[in-house]
Amino acid sequence: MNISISQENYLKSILKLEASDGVATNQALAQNMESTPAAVTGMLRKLMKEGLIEYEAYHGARLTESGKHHALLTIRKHRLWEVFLVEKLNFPWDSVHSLAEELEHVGDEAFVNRLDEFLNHPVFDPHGDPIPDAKGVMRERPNLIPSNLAEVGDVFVVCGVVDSSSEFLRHLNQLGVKLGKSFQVYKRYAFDGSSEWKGNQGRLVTLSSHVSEKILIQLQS
Amino acid sequence: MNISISQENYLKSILKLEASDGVATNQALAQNMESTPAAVTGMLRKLMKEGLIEYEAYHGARLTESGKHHALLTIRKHRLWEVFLVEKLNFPWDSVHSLAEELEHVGDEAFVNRLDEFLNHPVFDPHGDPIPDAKGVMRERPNLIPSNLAEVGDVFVVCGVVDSSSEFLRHLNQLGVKLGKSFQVYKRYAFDGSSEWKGNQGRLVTLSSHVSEKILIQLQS
DNA sequence: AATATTTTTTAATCAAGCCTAAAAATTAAG
DNA sequence: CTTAATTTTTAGGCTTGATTAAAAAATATT
Repeated sequence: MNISISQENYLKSILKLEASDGVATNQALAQNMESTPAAVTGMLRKLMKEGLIEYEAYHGARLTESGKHHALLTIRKHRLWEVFLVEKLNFPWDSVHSLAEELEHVGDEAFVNRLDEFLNHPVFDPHGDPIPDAKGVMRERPNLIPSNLAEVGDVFVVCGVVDSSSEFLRHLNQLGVKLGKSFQVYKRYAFDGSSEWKGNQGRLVTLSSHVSEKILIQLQS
Repeated sequence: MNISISQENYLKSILKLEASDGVATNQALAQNMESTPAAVTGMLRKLMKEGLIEYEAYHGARLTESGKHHALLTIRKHRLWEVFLVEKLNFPWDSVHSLAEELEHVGDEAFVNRLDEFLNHPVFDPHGDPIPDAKGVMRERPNLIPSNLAEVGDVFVVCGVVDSSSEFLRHLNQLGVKLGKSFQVYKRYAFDGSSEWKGNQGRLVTLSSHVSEKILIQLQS
């Protein structure tokens, strides 16, 4: 039962949509895969025949245990490669996604586990997303909230992002916002929801609400 | 001008055949690619149209400068990945070829150059084969000879192999023969060409002529 | 319940790469 | 120079994954 690259990408997309919209329509999936509904139909049939999804027309697709396992292992590979690219090859965090997208389809489990060991079993990828363990179990990230929910005076650590697109990450680079850095909310402007943060050196950072909504933080006690 | 995985593999095969048989027939190429002459015809046309080879029926194919460059960069990737797999992920040298074969088709030049830097610009891969530099220039290996040409009493260092198949390498593992290790020729049996080597700790190793022919060595003055 | 809207499927095509088997072309040998 | 052997090409198909456009089915709305 060999899974093709295309099939792996479908499984990943289905997993993603299951997490957000509950159940996906073929159209939503087509959009996510940058493909067409007609193409999706054929692929879903194939995935069903291989026991990777359950599928009923007009009622969306759900991953089976096996399908979920494969999807999570693919995500594991992806995120481990991102760690490798950023930590070992010194790529900036905004430029590793597409490379990891290629690398995630290479090699078998033994290989990935050696990579994991080489990287010292990292738990989060460079965007703060949790890395599933060797058995394909997604680690839970503890109580992160979008930064726009923090109130004036709150101190917090940046732990993740909701949007991992290069554009967004590059914007954060410019602001000097990165994972692990801590800030205090300094001001909030009611009229547009934008906020100002004070960094460690007292430097002020201004963020629009669109940006702060996509930054995940952990409040300090 | 994007080159597909299949095309890259054809270029590699053509380069290899150019080095040995001079000019390759489609049939030789088909054999090398584990494919058929009919499949080769179509691909050679495509490669010619893209300026990667010169090709005339019944007279074989030659790489153009561009084609040679691409082939050498693919080999560079392959060998760098082999170094990574052996040195960083601790894979045995007899098991990295097929994985590297997959990895060699991933990523762009910037990526490979970062990998090269991370590995400290290695010059030889785990089988002793030279790694082309960033410009696609193959480094020359100095005066290596097959070990069966060494005479009784000669001291030498193992520097490479002609056959990188898992079976052969595993055989060398069993004999305790690896790159960098030095031996002295202890005996040679004229009737079948087999030889005995004495290792550093005085241990004796017996090699058939078929094996010693495939081991490349450098004589110690 | 009937109609309108959305969603999915079918049908016909395309493209890359590969296959087999038969035909054509070229080279080599007598 | 004619035949034999080799090599290459053509022809017809297969597979995977995609496409568009039209038809069919299900859901929603009135």
